[in-house]
Amino acid sequence: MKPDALRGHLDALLLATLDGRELHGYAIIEALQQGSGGALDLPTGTVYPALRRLERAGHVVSDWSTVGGRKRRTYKLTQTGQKALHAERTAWQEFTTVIDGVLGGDGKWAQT
Amino acid sequence: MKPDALRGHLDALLLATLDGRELHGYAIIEALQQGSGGALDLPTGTVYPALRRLERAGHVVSDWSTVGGRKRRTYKLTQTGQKALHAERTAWQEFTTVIDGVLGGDGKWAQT
DNA sequence: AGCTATATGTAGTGCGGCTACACATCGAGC
DNA sequence: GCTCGATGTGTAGCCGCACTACATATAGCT
Repeated sequence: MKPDALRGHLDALLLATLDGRELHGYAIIEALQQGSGGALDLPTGTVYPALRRLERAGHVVSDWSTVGGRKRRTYKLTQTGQKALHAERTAWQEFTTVIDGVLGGDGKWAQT
Repeated sequence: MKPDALRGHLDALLLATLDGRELHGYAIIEALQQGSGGALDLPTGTVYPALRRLERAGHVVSDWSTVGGRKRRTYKLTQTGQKALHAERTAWQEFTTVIDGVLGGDGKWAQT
């Protein structure tokens, strides 16, 4: 999948990944890899700034901890983040419905 | 729907709109409006440059005609365009499958 | 000592859709 | 005959945002 396709949907992915659990950035990347069956391999330069944006927006909060001598910044959703996630899910469904309709349902070829 | 969500999928929409018919730019915009139930209202500044890109890429060819004194540039798919459309449809399905999986299928949120 | 995995972060680039504007013709209304 | 809106095409410049590439640091293995 071409990487740029994520444009505009990254926040949704990150929020969804943090839904119901606390993860640090590195773990988020791995969770997305696994959750997507390896299709998503986001570079740190994409994820970390995005997380900071989400934090600035109040959608997540972060906590520093030290595990095995390495510092971790653990993120979790706020309530606004929960709402934002819900909104993103809705928007995503609308979006796919619209595009699916155009890509497949013009009526020309599916004349049935 | 936020406008930027289209990023990376505009070509697919345009190609799909031209699939099986010839349309000029203005008509493409209207076709997309109708085909999306009004959800898509692409500005000309988005569509025309995109069409030129597609033409430069060899995915469409254009023909000038004059209807009622007004000049129209009518576009239609080439064979490469057909292939590109097919590829775009495939990519779109992969894309939605991946995102759907992350957004909905974590298993965590279904606990409540 | 060097390499990899873990872990976070910044700087700069570049694509591409958007806003805003410009131009042209026709029909309708005044 | 002038303006205004609909039709129709097009360009210039902006800006968001993901990307590439790099910088930094520790732990553990060899």
